[in-house]
Amino acid sequence: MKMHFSVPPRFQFLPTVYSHGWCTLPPFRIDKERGALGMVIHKSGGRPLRFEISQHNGDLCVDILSRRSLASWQRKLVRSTVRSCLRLDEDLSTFYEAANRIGRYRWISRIGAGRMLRSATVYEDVIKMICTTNCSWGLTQVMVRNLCEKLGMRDGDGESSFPAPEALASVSEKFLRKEVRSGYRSPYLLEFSRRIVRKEIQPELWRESSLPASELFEEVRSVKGVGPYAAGNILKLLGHYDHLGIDSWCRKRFFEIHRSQKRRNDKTIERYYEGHGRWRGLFFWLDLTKQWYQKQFPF
DNA sequence: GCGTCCAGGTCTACC
DNA sequence: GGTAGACCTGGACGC
Repeated sequence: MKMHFSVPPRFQFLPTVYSHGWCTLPPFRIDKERGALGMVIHKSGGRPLRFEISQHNGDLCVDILSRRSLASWQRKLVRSTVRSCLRLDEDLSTFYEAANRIGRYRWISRIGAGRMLRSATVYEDVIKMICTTNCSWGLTQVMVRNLCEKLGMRDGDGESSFPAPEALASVSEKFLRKEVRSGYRSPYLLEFSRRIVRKEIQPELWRESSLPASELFEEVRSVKGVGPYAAGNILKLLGHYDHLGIDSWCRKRFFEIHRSQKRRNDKTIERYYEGHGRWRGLFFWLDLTKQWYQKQFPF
């Protein structure tokens, strides 16, 4: 079964898919040869749905792999998930206008970069972001893969979804340390998922929140295990680009590009982008990853 | 194969 | 408010 989507002006599928490392983390799966992004989603009470997204003649095509037909609510779920993950409803026109006013950023709107791939839920993005902290990218991949394989729901072909908060909340810290390899992050993952199950925190509301970015940042920071780096990047996935979310890779990459900078600290980086207002986090990320679009995506 | 060292963000205790 | 040390894992390195 196939579904088709129209896309906003200047939307480009592959620059969105490859916008950052999320596309390599399950339940996403990239097929480089066919230029397709696969994913598995699961809503409580139903079975996992697996589908694959690709772009043909401009429009998006979603190929449902785990079913011959879908109920109406399942079609709606797939549609809203694809729109959300690919940021199809995010209006970047003012960002592109800002980019076009600066010569070195004109490439951004020309190729339709700037939409950052996100997971099916905010909860999933936060858990994954905690798994990126204080470790190599390889270890992040191990942790996320283990979470999906050991706690997710499998579809008929054995592909796993990301575990629901209830599934994650039900295991022990020892299990996470031993089976997921999440180490000292394990109590953070447990506390966050258990707060969701107890309805003490509702991260899914953050995407539609009317809070100013600074207050939303503090709310995200209230999650144990989420510091300035993680919160800054979670905010980007919520559509707020006021924070840079600097980690060791960003720091290294920035000073590779800007060799002339004498003071090599985060304040230098912050100062460099402060003139870009609410888009500074997006300019920062696209500056660092420009070569991906010019040469080859690293994934 | 084994032991040691290091890198990577965040938390907590302390000043 | 700033700083030091602990947290845990995997990879690099030397033996």
